[in-house]
Amino acid sequence: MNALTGGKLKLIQAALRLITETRSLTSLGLRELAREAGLNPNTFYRHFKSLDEFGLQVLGYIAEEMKAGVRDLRQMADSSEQASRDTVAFVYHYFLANPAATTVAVRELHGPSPILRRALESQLEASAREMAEDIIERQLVSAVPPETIHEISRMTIRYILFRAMDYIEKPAQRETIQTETEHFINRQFRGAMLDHLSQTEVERLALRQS
Amino acid sequence: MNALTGGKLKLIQAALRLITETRSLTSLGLRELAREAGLNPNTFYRHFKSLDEFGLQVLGYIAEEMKAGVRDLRQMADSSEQASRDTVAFVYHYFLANPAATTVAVRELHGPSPILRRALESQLEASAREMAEDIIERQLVSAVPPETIHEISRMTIRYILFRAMDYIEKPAQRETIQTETEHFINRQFRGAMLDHLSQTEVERLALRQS
DNA sequence: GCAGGCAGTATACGACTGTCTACTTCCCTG
DNA sequence: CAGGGAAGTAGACAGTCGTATACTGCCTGC
Repeated sequence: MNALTGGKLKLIQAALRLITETRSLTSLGLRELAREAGLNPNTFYRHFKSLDEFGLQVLGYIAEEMKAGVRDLRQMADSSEQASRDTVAFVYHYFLANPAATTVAVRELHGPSPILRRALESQLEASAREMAEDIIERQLVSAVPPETIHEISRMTIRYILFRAMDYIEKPAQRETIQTETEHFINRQFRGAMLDHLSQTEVERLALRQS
Repeated sequence: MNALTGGKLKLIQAALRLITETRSLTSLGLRELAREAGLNPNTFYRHFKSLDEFGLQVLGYIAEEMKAGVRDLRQMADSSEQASRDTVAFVYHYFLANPAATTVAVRELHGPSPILRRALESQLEASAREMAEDIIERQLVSAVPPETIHEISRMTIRYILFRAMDYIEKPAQRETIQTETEHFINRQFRGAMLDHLSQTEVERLALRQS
């Protein structure tokens, strides 16, 4: 069942450990990995054909981790009224608990390897789709057309991922990041509700109840 | 006046050339640079003390480039009514014309070197502040408090930068990216105009003129 | 109980890296 | 015209890298 034998897992975890500090997945060396994992350099070849394949496997590994996190998230969100606030809090908490996976994702999303970039993009795309369908299903913002919800979901996923790095590294800013993310989401959806109105009409509405 | 002597400039431009393909600034080697620049490896030491210092100088170089671009932008925007649309088009056009600088910025913003990250962050912060003050000065969205405008400006600058990579790499998606960016900006500001309203009030407003 | 495959090790090779010292070439200035 | 400093070159150093081949131990199926 568990497809990861000892050495393989050790190497992947070594990679995550190294990346958390000051490295990037693409820049890791085979020997460096083995050293960190406490293994002989050649053991690497027993499990991976090349460093590219290794990178993909690491991505797959953290994708599994993330999926587990998302499952928990959906269970929790179902029992909540103010979905955006709780969801944001939960997601950042999750990132904080998995700094290595988060760092890898952020760093390689725009990193030098096209292969990893594509893999990560489709991963994010899947998460965004899941988020959008969840919102649609639960009719959280019924006044916005489905396509727009998908669009905003994609933006939100990306936005959260970028802020996640700061969230991990700068404890003092965590509250700020959290509330700014809530603002981000709420404003996106509220703004989208007014997509069909002209600039002047929106301004008129905004001033009415100030 | 021009502080860049021949060799120094050659090395920096070599770096930009290499990065555009599949490299990252942090991962460049001294000899690799010299080879690409057609110089002896040791010439590097005549101009830079270390690779870190080199990275900072490259950042400074592209910051100069970007500042020139922003100057042009402000001149142009002053003569325009529909500011967001034209501005977005201009900015992406600019990124397209400077792919190397753009790639460096995106890649190192979350890259492995903390020094470069900090440098880039303050650079972005400055751009965001400039953008926000421009918006306030010209009273483009007078119904939103200044602090919120700054917040949205920061988000927008980051969002555009991220999308810039796709914009450069995927010509087929350029129109989509451009319109999505406009949506992003408009929704943020429109949503912010309704910050003081409750969820149900917003929904009532949204439905009125559908 | 033994054969075969799998995980891990040892050693070695060539290529590449950053850095050092010593040398040459060129331009600018007095 | 002479001299000095800056730019660039040459060669060598120790270290690291990825890779290949050959080896040892262990577990499993027959």
